[in-house]
Amino acid sequence: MADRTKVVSRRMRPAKSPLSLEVIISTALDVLAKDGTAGLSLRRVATALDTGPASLYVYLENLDELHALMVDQALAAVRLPKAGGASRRPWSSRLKALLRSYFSTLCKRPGLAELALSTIACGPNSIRIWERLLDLLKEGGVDDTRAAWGVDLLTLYVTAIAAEQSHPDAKVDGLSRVKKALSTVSADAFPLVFAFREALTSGSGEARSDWALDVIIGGIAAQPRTKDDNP
Amino acid sequence: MADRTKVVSRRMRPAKSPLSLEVIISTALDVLAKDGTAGLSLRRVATALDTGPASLYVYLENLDELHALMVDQALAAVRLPKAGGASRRPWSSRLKALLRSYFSTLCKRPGLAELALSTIACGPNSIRIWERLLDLLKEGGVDDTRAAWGVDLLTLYVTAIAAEQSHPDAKVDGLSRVKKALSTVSADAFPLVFAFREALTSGSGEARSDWALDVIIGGIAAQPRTKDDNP
DNA sequence: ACCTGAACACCGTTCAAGT
DNA sequence: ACCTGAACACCGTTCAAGT
Repeated sequence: MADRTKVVSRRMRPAKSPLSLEVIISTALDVLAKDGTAGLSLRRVATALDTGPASLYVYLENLDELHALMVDQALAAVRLPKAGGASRRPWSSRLKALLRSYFSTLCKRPGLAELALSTIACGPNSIRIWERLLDLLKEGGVDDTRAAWGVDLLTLYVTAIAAEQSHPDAKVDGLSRVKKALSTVSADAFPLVFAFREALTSGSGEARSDWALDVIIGGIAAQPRTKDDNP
Repeated sequence: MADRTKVVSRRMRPAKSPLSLEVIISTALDVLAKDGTAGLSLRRVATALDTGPASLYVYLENLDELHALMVDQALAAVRLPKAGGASRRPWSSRLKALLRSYFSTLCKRPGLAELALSTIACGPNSIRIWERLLDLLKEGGVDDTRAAWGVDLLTLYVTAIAAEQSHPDAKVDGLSRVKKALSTVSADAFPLVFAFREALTSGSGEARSDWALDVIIGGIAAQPRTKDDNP
């Protein structure tokens, strides 16, 4: 018979790391990677940490805060291009490179983009990215208000398209709901949608996102200057 | 004493309307209006209809489908401008008018924009809107692939900004989380974010959305034609 | 201070049974 | 065919109690 008086608490065992905000966040990201958005819950994270759900409330206010922290943690992987005039590449191509990295970071972990869309990320990593975006837009001669709004427009759009891309979308019979709906459109009622039914769902996320970035960046750059024109 | 043998089932009472997809959707929209996104659940909708949650599954596959139906129902209110060359207004201003109506429709009911962002709306009302958007973009000389992608870009962006605008955002002490985060940014570490901290959250949703539509529409229109250039 | 079990007030969905 | 109560397997959050 095993000596049951010698059994020690699981908490004491060497492999058991102590709780901290860091391990909670990285465990949550693991849970997200394994179980997807639908499977991500405080209780699952707690279970993965071998504790009860109440323990996490020492470190977190609520689930929303965990979501925001997860997104910010993930955004640490976004690569920032050289700032200032140090580079020979034009500002717009460095801007695109940054946003492409932003996009692929959100796409790397399934469910992350959805998360980013539902919370407002404003942690240190977000702010680091905003700083560089402002820098690049200013280098492009964009005036202050437009630059600020441009940061919002660009990050919002990249996040939204990443989320759309990685959406589970309740695949029915292997077809997405959109394709299903498009396949039943009548040519009489909606001739253009019918004619464009292929184009509406064509193209990879990357190609579409790249095109959209060109559109938005081009559009921002073409905006008339409000202040610093000739007097 | 009341004669309890005379009591009839509640179902029999005249005021009780029979279940149908229509009443379920409109009741769900009522629940959304009253209780917000967080309070919207199948069970609440069922309770509002004076029935059990299981009853709804006769009409719905799942909650996601209800969300999609709610969004499509709400999009019926989007006003479409005149098609073709019938109008004297330029195509871009009619396009903007449509998207402004789209934006304000999503903003009218709190929580609706959030819903629209989390489901892929592709019901009859969405398709009706796509048709007109394609029409307007073609009138603007936008080539086919760009027009199709443009529909996606424009609707996605309008939805995203409406959702951002109407986000509850866990107001802390009356300040939004973003403003809170911005107020603690150090001028040394992030000089531009610090300098732009007002501009980053300034402007009404309408003003920002209007500007963004100008940027996007201008950007799409400025795109080089791929096919119908000189040979 | 940190951690926890148990409880509270909810969820979406299924299923067997009723009409 | 339409509707339902009850159950199943979950949720986020709180709280009193432990260390």
